[in-house]
Amino acid sequence: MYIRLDQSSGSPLYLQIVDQVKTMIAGGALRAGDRLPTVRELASELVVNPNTIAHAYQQLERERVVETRRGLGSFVSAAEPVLSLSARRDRVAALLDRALVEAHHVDLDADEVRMLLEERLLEMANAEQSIELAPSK
Amino acid sequence: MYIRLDQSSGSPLYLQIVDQVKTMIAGGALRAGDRLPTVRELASELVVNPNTIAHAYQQLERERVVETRRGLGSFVSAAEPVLSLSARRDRVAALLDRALVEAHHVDLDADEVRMLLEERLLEMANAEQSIELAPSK
Amino acid sequence: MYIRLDQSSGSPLYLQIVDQVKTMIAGGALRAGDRLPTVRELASELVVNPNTIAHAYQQLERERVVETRRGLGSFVSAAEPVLSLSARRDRVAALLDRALVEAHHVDLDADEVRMLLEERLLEMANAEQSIELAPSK
Amino acid sequence: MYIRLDQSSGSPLYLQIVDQVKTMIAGGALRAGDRLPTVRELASELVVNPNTIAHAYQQLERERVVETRRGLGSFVSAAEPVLSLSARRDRVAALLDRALVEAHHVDLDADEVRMLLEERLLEMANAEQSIELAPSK
DNA sequence: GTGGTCTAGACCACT
DNA sequence: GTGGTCTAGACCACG
Repeated sequence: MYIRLDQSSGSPLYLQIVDQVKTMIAGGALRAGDRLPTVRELASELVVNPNTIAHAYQQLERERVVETRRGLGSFVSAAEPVLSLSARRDRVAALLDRALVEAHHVDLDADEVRMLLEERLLEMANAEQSIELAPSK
Repeated sequence: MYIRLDQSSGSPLYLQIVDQVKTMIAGGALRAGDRLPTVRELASELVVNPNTIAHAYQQLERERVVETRRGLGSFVSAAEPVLSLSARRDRVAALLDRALVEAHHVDLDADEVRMLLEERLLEMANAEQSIELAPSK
Repeated sequence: MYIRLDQSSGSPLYLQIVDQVKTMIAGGALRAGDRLPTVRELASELVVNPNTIAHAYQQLERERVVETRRGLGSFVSAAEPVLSLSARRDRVAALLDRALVEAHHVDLDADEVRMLLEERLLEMANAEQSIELAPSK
Repeated sequence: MYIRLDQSSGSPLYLQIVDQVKTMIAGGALRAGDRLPTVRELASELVVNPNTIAHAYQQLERERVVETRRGLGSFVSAAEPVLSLSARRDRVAALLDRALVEAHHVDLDADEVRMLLEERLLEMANAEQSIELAPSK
């Protein structure tokens, strides 16, 4: 599970988690029956208080997105149909737009944004690899 | 000014306002020198407390996006950015990261993100231009 | 923390707090990583509304002078400045101008101001050093 | 009269004027019987609403620092004894300290502050000259 | 009438 | 218990 939290975004951490889990399900990265990390695992991975993770999981359960089975963990419920390609593109485009608005305000031009994108793609590829190489729990 | 607040989104109201004003400026809907609605006007329009609007405007002022003149109101600023280049890059990179995490979650690869970026860059350039060409009222 | 407010000075209370915290840091009385008093503590100590303290702390946070960690408190930051060199010079130049206007008003010439500057530079360097040499408690 | 206003200092404009007039009297730049500029003159010189100047003059009159004679203008009352040299130095030193605190926070070293001081001294000397060369009213 | 500051007090997110 | 957000409403500085 690649969840990334932005501590300075102003939006609540637990909602960032809820949204990203939902997105992974909608995008097909998580499927019905898949097990989520335990509260403690995710808390130590994200360097966040376990209560915050628990809060997020409770919210997901309340919305019937996941089911918690005592002693076993939390599992993705029967999932909605995966989003269409254009719907998935729209979600990414909306976030790109926010980055472009900010770029406009800090006076970075298109080329600089392209360079930043390549830089971040590289960085994320590396991060992903190091996670995959780490012992899976 | 068409600002829409989502009272149930969890994201602070004042930040929603800040983001939407920035978006309108980046898209050309607001231009340097334009006057924003008064705090009290916008507060009654959006049905929120005037302090909430004031908070948003002060945030915009601190980011040099608007300038407020006491007794006159708030105006879109023409000032160049005061942040260092690296700080400006960091802000945009953080938002690109959010988009990339979303792309990963909905299973879009690097090339698809690059194409989306080009598409959004074009769209934004067009939006700005079409407003510039429109008859000013 | 010894902060003194002048309720009748006309200068906003929250700015008086901001200035005094900055002075304590520049003088070495507060060091990177030190925790500031909690909002509620300082509010009751200074007999002002907690919102006023919160406003001051948020201002300090925006200037990267302190970092606040939710649920933990506010800490003196070790971050380097994010403003561009020219913006940083402008801030200091504006304050030097105020000193020079004052010097003009009380009929001190350029050489006397230069001498005073050297004196204050020495004083500040000593203040910082003597605290560093003092036994930490 | 060299009065300088800082629009972004947070402290009220009318108080900045009051303080600077008082300082000029304490420093000997203004003497008992000297006439102050008219409200309109000063307002246009400082690019400020005349009400603001009037407010400042009323405050000075309330404190018996100046006397207004109908149709003639405002005049400095019998002045207090001029400040001692050390008292005048202290006032300038206090303002230099504020500049040095800010310099510390934006990471400018002593040499950079010295250079800025020379730059501002030059600038002010030029400004002064151009005022003297302008037709006195 | 414009925005800014301050108080008072509620509720929320996080540790 | 920590800080953050929001409401409500008073008073001030400025044009």
